[in-house]
Amino acid sequence: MPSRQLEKIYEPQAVEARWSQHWLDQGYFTAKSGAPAESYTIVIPPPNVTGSLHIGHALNSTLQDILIRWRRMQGRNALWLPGTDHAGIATQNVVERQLHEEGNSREQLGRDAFIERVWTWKEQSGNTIIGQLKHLGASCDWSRLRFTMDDGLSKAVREVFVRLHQDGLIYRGERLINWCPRCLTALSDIEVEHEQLKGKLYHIRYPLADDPNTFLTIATTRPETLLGDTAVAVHPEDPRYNQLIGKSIRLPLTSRTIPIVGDAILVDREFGTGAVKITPAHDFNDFEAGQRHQLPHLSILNYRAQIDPEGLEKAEVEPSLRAQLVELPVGKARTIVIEALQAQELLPSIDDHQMAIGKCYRCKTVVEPFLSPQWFVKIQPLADPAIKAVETGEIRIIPEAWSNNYLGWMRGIKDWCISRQIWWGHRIPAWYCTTCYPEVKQVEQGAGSSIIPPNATPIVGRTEPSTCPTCHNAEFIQDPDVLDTWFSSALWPFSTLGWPDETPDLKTFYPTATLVTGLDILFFWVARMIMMGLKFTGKPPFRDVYIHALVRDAEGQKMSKSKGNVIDPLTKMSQYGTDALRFTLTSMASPGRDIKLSEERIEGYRNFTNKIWNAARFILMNADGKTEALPFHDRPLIDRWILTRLNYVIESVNTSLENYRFDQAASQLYHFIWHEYCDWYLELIKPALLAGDTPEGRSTRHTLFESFEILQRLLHPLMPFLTEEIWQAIPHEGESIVIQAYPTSQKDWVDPKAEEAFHIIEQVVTITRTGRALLEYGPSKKLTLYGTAKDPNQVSQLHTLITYLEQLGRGELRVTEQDDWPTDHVLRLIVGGFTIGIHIEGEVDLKKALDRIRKQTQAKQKEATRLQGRLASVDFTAKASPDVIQESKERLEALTAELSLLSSSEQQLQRMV
RNA sequence: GGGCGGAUAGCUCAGUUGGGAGAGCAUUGCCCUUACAAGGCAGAGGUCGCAGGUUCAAGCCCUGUUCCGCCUACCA
Repeated sequence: MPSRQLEKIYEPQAVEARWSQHWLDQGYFTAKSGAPAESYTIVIPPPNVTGSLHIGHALNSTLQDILIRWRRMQGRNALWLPGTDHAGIATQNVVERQLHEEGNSREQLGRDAFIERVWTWKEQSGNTIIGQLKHLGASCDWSRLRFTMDDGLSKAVREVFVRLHQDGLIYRGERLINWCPRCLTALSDIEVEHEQLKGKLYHIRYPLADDPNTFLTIATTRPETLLGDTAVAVHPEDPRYNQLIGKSIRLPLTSRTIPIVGDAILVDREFGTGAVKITPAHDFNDFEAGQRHQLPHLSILNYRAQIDPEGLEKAEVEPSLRAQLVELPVGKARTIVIEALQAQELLPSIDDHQMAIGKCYRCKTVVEPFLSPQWFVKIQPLADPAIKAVETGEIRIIPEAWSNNYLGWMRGIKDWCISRQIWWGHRIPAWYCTTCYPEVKQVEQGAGSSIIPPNATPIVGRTEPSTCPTCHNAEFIQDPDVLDTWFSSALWPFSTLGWPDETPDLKTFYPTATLVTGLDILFFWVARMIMMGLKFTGKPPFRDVYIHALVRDAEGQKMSKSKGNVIDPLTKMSQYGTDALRFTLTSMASPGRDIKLSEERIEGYRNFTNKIWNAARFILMNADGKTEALPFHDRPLIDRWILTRLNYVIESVNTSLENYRFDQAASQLYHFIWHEYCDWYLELIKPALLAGDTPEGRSTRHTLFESFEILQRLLHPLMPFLTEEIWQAIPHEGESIVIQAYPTSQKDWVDPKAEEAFHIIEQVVTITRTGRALLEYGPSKKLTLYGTAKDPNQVSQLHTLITYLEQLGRGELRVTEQDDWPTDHVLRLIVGGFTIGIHIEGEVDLKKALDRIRKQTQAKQKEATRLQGRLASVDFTAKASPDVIQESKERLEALTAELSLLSSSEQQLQRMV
């Protein structure tokens, strides 16, 4: 057994680098396809290739790593599959920004060169985050690293698209969609972030066509879209207006006349004036109303959200106004329109109004409803089974409260717009015949998808078609759009394992066990994985979805670069050690609550790592002594006690992890290691260790090594580096802690009597120390102590525990049958039926001691009074359970005894003062 | 507008079938006791947001209410 000297303070840096590399070299994280053990799979939420590790990743990855390391140690065939996401819009924006800085643009480069540029950049810096995950200790199977745009995954994407199209679940059509005028692409509904802000509600007078001196006043938040109005609506049952239905309005600022229609869905009689303009091309509600009344669409904005000259013409806007408006951004156009209306006295009032506007989730630009041809997934048939899977509990969402969120969204789900007018991503596998649709040739000049007629028939397939089924031509142009990034992410749990091929990996590791993610991508990602997984594999992609908290800064603000409140996990890792950061995040991962991360907390757990480190040093100091493994029941009292406690912690940590209560597991380990193992056990065994080669010493030494080794294994998933370093230094069997068995509780390691005995030690030692503190006797001052109890059994217990009590009480203990100790010069204290006396010697500030005793007396008196009141209550004695009554009685009895002794101590001190 | 969560010690948070209010950090006093001063020991500190209700008993259950946060939504 080698004795090894450890440094006085734990220095994580070198340790982490060494083990990190070693684990990879040994291939401990590589899962084996077809291995006999039951598999346990987690697929990583693939971080963006553009990204670097932020604190949210650190939390997310730490929790996954804990689960994976724990299951691996339990003997499961554990696979944690890593990878990255191409993150269409986000990545394209990053590279475009680079180009911009070089005075270049993607349009100048052209599509192919631009995509090549993105790939180059991806190869160069795309794996930054992978390296950072390794630093964190993430035990991913790096040999299976995937990327959403690698060949295998791209094949899966095409396969899914083609099959959905065959099933009639993908269609192309012209719809009003959310459009980002900066990214120049369509967005899905959930890619729009809504923001509350103070806006204005404009009241505008529309003259009736047959009576220009009579006006119908409407209310709107977007006066500039008036130019695109194609009707005005009132409520059909509104007596103020319903006689106007069927008549016409002269649309201000234009030479057009538009109808007045009745619409009970669109119009809320209580709101505004009860009359509303209908602009089908610029508002989702109006679009639907337009369909109900067969109104034309009149788009007055171009794809950059500027006033479109062609639109102005079609809208028959007054020529003088046209010149002012052409190509103006929508905001400025509003000002002009308002001025024009005011000039004609058509704008009687402007009210303040709370409203929500939508912003692009990638670039925060205000999105516009925009009419354009797009690809959609018909979602209802996919959503129904996905709803059922969660309702039946086939998929569990943890914490369960989020299930309602999921179900609510799924039940109201709308078709998913999956086409994006960007270049970086999976190109839509649809082609158009250049003979049938000659205009599509312009696509190659970069004109984009708007060139393709909305009702053109695409040929969808896994590869480019050879001949057109209509005209037998063989020349095609592929649809220029790419798929929403989340389309490929939705396939992640099975595409990464080889689907659509029936690979051994797919058979071994699918369905996966647990998905660990944040709430922010429940709809973007989780819901869609469930739908796609059920549709294409017939199985739910995972059993459990664990949703963890969002990490905020110490003030509770969302961390963001612009706010400058980002806590960089890598900095903290090098400052305090990776294990300290991991443990901090783990301990704060309580369900349903955001994490406000503070530096002090990390520092506190850094101290914890050091505490464990020093316990290891202490243990290694004793590594040369002889050991003897005795059967549990023959071991010394304290050994039996600590093993009983250890057994309990093993059980509770396992249970906590089963229930995804990472916070509980962390606090159970923290409390046990620090406050039971170090504070009491290591202190209590010192006499036995120092006594040299005695039977007790040999057994204790054995228990010490054994329990500490188990503790390292128990802690390993939470603190992988520290535990490996210590485990390698202490007596152990095996080559690495990573692949050792996770501790399980043992039936025979339970001794309630040892726990009782320890409880006596704890009580007596604590009261002795309290006495010392009262008298201000420092721990190094040896004292004469007395001990007795009313019950003779308790007295004999004191006798058996005398060595422990002397060790921690730091004095010579005289146990007597009764309190026949000197009346003066002994301070008497009572606890749990025991009376403890401390001999008063030397100069002591008795007044101070007296004050503090009085304070204690007061507190106890208060409690006693309350208990007396309760026991005197007739209702209580009649209705409370016998156990509760008994407990109260015992507690009061003990309090009374303590109080009487305290008062005699008080009198005694009074005499001495 | 709807839904959800939170409000407990100076700060950050636990508190799982309703019965003596807890932890970490910070703080006070004593102590470098031979693993650890990034430590040890002993303390101080709370009308559990507010108001009602159920109960012998409420941080916990019910009703209402205030403030904060999140999700969601087509009041133009």
